[in-house]
Amino acid sequence: MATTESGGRAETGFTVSRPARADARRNFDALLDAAREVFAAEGAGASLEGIARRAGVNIATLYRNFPTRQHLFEAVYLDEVEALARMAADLDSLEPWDALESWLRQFVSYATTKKALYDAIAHRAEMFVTGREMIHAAGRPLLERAQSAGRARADVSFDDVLFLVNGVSGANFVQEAQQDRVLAMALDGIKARK
Amino acid sequence: MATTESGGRAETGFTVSRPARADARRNFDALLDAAREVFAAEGAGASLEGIARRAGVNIATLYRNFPTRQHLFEAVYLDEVEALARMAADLDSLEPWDALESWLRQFVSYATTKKALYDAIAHRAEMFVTGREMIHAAGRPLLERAQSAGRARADVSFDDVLFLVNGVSGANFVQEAQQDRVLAMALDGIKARK
DNA sequence: CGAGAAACGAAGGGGGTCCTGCGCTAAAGT
DNA sequence: ACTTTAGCGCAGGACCCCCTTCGTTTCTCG
Repeated sequence: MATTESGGRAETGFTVSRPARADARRNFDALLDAAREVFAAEGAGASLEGIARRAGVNIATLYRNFPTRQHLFEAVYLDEVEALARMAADLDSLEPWDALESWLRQFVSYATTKKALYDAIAHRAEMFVTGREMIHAAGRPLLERAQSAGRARADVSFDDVLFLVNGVSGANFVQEAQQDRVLAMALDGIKARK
Repeated sequence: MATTESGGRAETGFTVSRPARADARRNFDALLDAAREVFAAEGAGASLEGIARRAGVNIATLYRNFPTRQHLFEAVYLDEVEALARMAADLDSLEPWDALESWLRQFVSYATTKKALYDAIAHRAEMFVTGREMIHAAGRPLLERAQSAGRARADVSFDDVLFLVNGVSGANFVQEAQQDRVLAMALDGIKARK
């Protein structure tokens, strides 16, 4: 239940550090878990009071740990974004297009379960600068490699691709199959035409 | 200022009819105009009180004319959707793919200035059943024609295409040029591969 | 085990939204 | 011109949210 108890979370200079006292640490983790769920369901604008309630903690405790909505948001999503970034590294062995495609697929499957991630990208939230940079750092090389190999169209930027693929995550599909079909179209649009 | 004074609005059996008394009619139109602007800017969840304020009318008057948010929403967007539907008819003369493409382009340019339209489609709002049907009735034939001509890929439904293209409208692009590039990718994804 | 400090929750101020009841105003119709 | 009545705004109840203050609880460490 508690967030994969890592010794301490990444140093971004922004994220708050995990508190030392036992009760405080318990609440901190409960808040992080609750926030993850609520942000995922309702998007980046979700009610902080709702998050505190779900964590079984007073709103004041939330504010004590995360002075602003941004702090909480980044604390929650940095893990996910890091995972996305790390994954990009494991893709070097694949053929250029396959690497790009599979990373983008992962990206969508992340973003659809996490409406907040979609929001952050779609609305260019400043709250998300750190995460945005990490995603760029991870994904752009993949696109550029595919472009150099002539597999991805050369006239688009990584941002363009990200927007297109992120758009696919915005709708709430009824069947999984539909999302696959739509994503397939998007990917075809990114591919270089023969 | 008043909404293109049509004799009476379309009969959907849902939209409220324009009131008979002069003052009432004035307020009705002001509300519709305000709603159009506010929905466009803030999306389908915009504050009704804000709309009433902008119309220079009391919130009670809004409720008197439009008992629910849905009533107001449909009253506002039916016109737009009708325009989109009408346009599809004028496209018969074009080559199958060109007809589809230009309709989809129009669709995007509508949806981007009207966040509420995007919302309605992305979230499958039940509030939007009528409009949704009209859009389908207008656009599906265009897709099917392009598919029959072998110009659009055959393995997708109209819904799929709509979601993909609508996704492009979701992000708020900083430059117009970027939106063009992203839309171009989406359209390429819809085209049949040679 | 017993301070002292750290963290907690209750509560409340300020603001916003949705929606309704009610007495008054001003348009319609004779 | 005068009555009728449709339509109006005011004001307020019932929520919900953001954020802060403050007295109390509970952990930690000597």
